Amino acid sequence: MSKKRVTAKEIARELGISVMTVSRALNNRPNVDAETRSRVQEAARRLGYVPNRIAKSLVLQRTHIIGVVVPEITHSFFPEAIRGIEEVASHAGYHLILTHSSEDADREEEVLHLLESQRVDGILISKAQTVKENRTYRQLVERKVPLVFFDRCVPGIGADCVGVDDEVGAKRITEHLIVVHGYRRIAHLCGPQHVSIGKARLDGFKKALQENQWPFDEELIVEAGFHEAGGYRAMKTLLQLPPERQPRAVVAVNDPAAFGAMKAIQEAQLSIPEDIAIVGFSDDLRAELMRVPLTTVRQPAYEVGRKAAERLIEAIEGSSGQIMEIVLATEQIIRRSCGCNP
Amino acid sequence: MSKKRVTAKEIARELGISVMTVSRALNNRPNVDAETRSRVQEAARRLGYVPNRIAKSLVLQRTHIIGVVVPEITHSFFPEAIRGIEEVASHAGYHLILTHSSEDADREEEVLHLLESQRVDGILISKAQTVKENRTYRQLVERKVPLVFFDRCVPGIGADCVGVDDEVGAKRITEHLIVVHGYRRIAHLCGPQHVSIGKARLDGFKKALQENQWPFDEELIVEAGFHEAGGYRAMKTLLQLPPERQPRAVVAVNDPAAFGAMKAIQEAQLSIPEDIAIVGFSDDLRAELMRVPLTTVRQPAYEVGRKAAERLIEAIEGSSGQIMEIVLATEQIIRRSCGCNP
DNA sequence: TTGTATGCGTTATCAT
DNA sequence: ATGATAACGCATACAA
Repeated sequence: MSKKRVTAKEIARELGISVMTVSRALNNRPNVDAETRSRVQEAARRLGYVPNRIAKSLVLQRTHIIGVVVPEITHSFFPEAIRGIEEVASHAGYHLILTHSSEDADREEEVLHLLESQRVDGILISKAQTVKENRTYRQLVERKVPLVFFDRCVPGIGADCVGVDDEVGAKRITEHLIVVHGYRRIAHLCGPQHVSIGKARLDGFKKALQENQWPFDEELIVEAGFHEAGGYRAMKTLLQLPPERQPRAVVAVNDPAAFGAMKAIQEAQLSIPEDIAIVGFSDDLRAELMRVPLTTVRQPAYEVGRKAAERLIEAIEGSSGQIMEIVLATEQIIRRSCGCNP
Repeated sequence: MSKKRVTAKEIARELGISVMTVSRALNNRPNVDAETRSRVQEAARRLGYVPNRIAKSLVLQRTHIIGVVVPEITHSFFPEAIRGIEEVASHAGYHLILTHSSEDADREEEVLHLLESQRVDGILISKAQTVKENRTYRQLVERKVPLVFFDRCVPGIGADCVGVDDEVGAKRITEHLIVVHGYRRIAHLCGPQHVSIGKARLDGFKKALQENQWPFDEELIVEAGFHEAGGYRAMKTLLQLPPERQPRAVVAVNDPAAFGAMKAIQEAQLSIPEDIAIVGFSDDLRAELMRVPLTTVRQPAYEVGRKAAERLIEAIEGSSGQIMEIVLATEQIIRRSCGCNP
């Protein structure tokens, strides 16, 4: 039925030569007669030959493919990071298999298995939210699959990691609320504590309070997850506190959570920043477009992608050696939601 | 150095049986002794066996992988569409290799070759903006690579296509400006005319004017491309016309172009919609957050992805037959930039 | 139920 | 410069 794909063997038969000569000619290897080479190339074009990378990978034990696992494609941070990854990868002759876990642990395990069985040369991963244990990552490391985490890291299992300085970023933005504005009761809508960035941002938040001898109140820490809906719910919870215990300012774990919280605040007929100030983290596309533009912390997503890919390729090509954790600096984007620029 | 990966052969040796029995046991084939099977499975787990899909694909001539080519990951339409694709694909037992062309013809050709040489079972593609000729697509079709276009289609080359009804969508939104608001001079910031959606939307725009016997003026059609910068430039051009020839309303080819145009309008100290009304196309995340919320046309991105994937899988699995073009309906999202909801 | 031979498409190796 | 053979890891077809 569907005519079979043309292989090197066909070309060889057509030209009355051996497959090896065809292979050599097509891969620009030395020791091929110039004329033979051009006859082979002509025939390959004429017959519509497309080399079979599968067979090639099988014998060479290399695919030149990097597997990438992201938890969410719609998350604005990730498309940026992916561009950085791709830039570096394609420059070094690698291609990408992009997969996503939808923030789901089972799905993540599934795609990791796929990538491993597909024999990708290495894996770049940003951990899904619901992953509670590191068995799968450990197995990969044991089997010597080059593995680099980015953004959401997993320390202590022998894999490299490239992230941003979440703790410092969270600490500084909190200090902005303390030092510049002097808000006393500050709440934190935090992320899941088993995800590195969730924990780091909470830590930064706490440190800011401590170092400034600022009042700390456990009831002002509410888990919100990374999405808008969670931020909305968490803020609602805070707004149910008696008036004198409500927060004067809020540090959200990321921008989507902040958006949800802003909605809750506005629904309560309160105004931002007069009644409650709020800051986010990540500088989402929408942050500056909000009715009250959101003060936030910008992460160098593109750079994170680049660095992670560079690290992975070093690991793949053997020039790595030392396990390392790379931390990139963040930048404060001051807008109006914190009380500045009235 | 790095211990070699464990293969079926190792398991066979370990257990003193043949590779075939191992293969059968692991793939849940019949004709394997229950006890043998469990011994094999235990050994596989113990040794950390991960089947080599590369070898498998080589012999089965099937990869169960679908290649996807998008022009832009950051384009909000595409992440949505990709989710639809993935949903259907993973449900049918396929995985995705995601690639992107960055709207560049050369890069697109490169990734198509990669996907073909990787022997993906089929390809889903949304054409890059700069592609001027269809040779590569034609070759794929000739070589019987199952191919389905989505969103940006290429008709007449024997490939399926799933898109939205761009022409009708553009016509209706233009008619909204004509019939509801009665704006006389209406401009169109158009897309590249060699890209299906660029042409279709311009056609819809023209039809709306024609059928309503509305004045048509060639100088009010300006090419803007699909990005914000192009929309900004195109609008600047229009604003340099003498006042009496300037447009009263603008139909932008998509939302990013509309955002750019809005910026140009506001920089000219004009107000939206009082001086110039504007509408977009795609319902970008940011559309409703703009200072003046943007009236636009929503495309069912998720559904487009789903349908395209369904079509492709039918083609791969042979139940296809007829080439077809599937067109999904759009929905008008009326906000304030057109002059409604004051 | 289990094993053997063979082939998928390519490249490395050793010959010629 | 070119060719023959084996190998990569697995599955199909057939034999035992």
